[in-house]
Parts: sequence; C-alpha cells; structure tokens
Amino acid sequence: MAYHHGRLRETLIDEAAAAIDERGVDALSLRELARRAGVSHAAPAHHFGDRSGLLTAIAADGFERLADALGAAGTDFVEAGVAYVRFATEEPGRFAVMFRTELLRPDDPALEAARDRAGSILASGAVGALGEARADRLAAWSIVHGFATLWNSGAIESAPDEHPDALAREVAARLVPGARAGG
Amino acid sequence: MAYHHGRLRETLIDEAAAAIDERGVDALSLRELARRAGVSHAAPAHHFGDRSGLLTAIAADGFERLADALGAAGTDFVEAGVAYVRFATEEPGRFAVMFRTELLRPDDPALEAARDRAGSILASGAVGALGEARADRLAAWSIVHGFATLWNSGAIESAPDEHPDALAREVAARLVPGARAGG
DNA sequence: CTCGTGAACTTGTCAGTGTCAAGATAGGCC
DNA sequence: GGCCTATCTTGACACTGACAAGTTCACGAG
Repeated sequence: MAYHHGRLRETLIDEAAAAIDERGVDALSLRELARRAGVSHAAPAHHFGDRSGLLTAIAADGFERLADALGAAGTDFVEAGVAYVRFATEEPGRFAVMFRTELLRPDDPALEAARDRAGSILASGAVGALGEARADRLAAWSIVHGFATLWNSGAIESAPDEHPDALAREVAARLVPGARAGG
Repeated sequence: MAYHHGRLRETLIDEAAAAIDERGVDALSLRELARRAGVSHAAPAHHFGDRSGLLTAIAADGFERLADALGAAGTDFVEAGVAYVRFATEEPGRFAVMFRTELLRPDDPALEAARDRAGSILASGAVGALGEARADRLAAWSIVHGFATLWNSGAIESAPDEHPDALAREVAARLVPGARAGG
C-alpha cells in the first residue's frame, strides 16, 4: 500500500457523500470510510481535522452544486423551486448535511461563500415573482425547503414510484399570485 | 440506591427531551442519560429496547403536544401555522426527532396515531383557507415546516433576540390569496 | 406467613467509534 | 547526496450501544 494516495482528500469527500446518500449522516463512520478508501483509520483526520471538518467540506460542496442547479434552472421562481427540490431529493444525504449546522464548522469560509451564492440565486427568483420584502424571500425559501425536507423524511404520502417534481411545481405555484397551475 | 425507581420510564423521556433540546439528538447518550437519572447504564434498555425505542417514544410524545398546540390555535390557517412554528422553535430538539425518521421505529402504533392526529388538524386549517386539493394541503404544511426548520438550523438571518412568531405570521400569510398582511 | 414468579434493575463484557500523540515514508528542493 | 515538510500509519484512550447473565424487589397464591 503506497504511503501517498495522491488524491485522498477528493476520494474521501466523494466516498463520504455517496455513503451519506445511501445510509444517512449518522451511519457514516470515519473508520469505515478510511477502510473503503484503503487507508488507515487516522488518515482522514489529517485532511479534515475531525468529523465536523469532513462534513463541512461536504456541505460546502453541496451548496456549490445547489447554486449551479438553481442557476441552470433560470430566473423563474417556480422552476428554481423545482430545481431546489430536485437537488434535495436526488442527493438527500448531501442536502441533509447542509442544514445540520450543529455538525458543521460555524464559520468556515468556503462553506459561507457557497451558502451565500446559493441563497442569493434563489432569492433573485423569488423577488421577481413575489416581491422584495424579507417575508417574500423567506416564504419562497420556506415552501420549497419545507417540501423537500418533508419529502425526504417520508412524511408525504405518495405512490411508491411517484417523482416529486410535478408535485413540487404545483406546490410552489401556490405561492405565486394568480398562477395556480395544475391541481 | 433503590432497585425500583418507580417512574423511570417517564423520568427518562423527560430528561432525554430536555437534553435533546439543549444539545441535539446526536449528543444524547443513553449512558449519560442513565447517569443523570441515577440508574445503571443498561436500565434504559429495559424500558425502550434500544436507542430507537427511546427516540420513538419522544417523537410520539412530541406529535401529541404538537396536535394539542395546533388544536388550541383554532381553525385559521395562519394562526395554526404560527402555532406550528412556535412549537418547533420552543422545543427544537423534540421537533427535530419527530422528523428524523431514520432514527425511529417505522411502524410504532403510538407514533403513527399521534402523527395522524397532528396532520389532520393542520390539514383542516389549510383546507379552509386554501382548498381541498393535495397541493393545497402540502403547500400549507411545507411553508410552515420549511420556515421552522430553516429557523432552527440558523439559516435565517435575524437579530439576536428576534422572536420568530411575527415573521412566521407574515410568511404564512403570503400563501393565503388576498391576505398579504404585514410586509 | 412463605414462597415463587416475573418485572425492574445491575454488573460485566464486547465490538466499534472519534480523537490524540508519536512514528514511518516519500516527494521536492537545496 | 541530505534535509524538510506534507502525507500517512501505528498505537492508545475514553467513550458508546448492545447483549447476556445475575440480583433485587413487589405482589399475589396458597
């Protein structure tokens, strides 16, 4: 086994994110992660310090991906909202980590930057469709975030193979005055 | 130390809920809990089987309290929504456990009953203000649940002493056609 | 009263975890 | 060559959740 893995840091982030999507944050063990990557149990600590360091890196990566997805969806609030939900439901583990703030380093610069980027993109869509007030932006964020977390927690009853996109679009449209599409 | 504590089960649930409100679910250790209650490290297992049993009991208790709070708030959707948010923000630990389904026993009868009771009360308020469609009920639930979880995760920027109630009322009102109170 | 039966609780143990300290290795720069 | 620093390993510690087996106690039958 070579001493220098070469790309250990990236490997660990990818493996960890995949493991979290499969089995949840709490089931993620640093030691098992190290085993999967073929390194010793203390190798991850070198790159991330401790568990929160790893999760913070994953969360920052998650906000970057979310910002990209929101940007690609365009400026319409409903479409951005659907993109938000799609991201959350397709990568539930990453998404959960992003908002489990007690597990993260509070003032990590990379995390804060990524979070701000995603937030401002979502807010710009909301301002166009609803208004500029704080409550407008928060209402937009709340309804898509709430739907996403409820769906991921299994609280929303649905057919076994139902895809959340259509439902999310309907729900988000409820917030836009005069645009009660579907339903 | 008396062998028979007498009210160990209730004591453990109360202590655990308080500890969770203070330091989060993940920081809750069965052994520390037992220490606090003055019993041996294996005593909790007798009453709850394992960790998920304890958390399931706490979650069921939480849904009962939530249902009570929603019922007391009346049938108006906005007021019920504010009550939902108030419950979530005043007892954040309990609230978090209730939706961490991976930590709970999936088909516990007491949990299911309490959850259904709370759900139907919230839904009845939504139907009156919005409509009977699935998306109407989900939009109502999503916006208040989203606001509550975002607030609890610290994602919403606010003054250090700001109380979420007024903001929650404003946000919830955004969903009701023609009732854009505040903002 | 005594006795035994079962619930409530304890003691002991196990594999597993996160974190820390100290040692080993190797690539790059003089 | 020789050193230096980042990278990774080895070893240890205190802690955890879960399990098995033993101990104590309340209570009802006889």
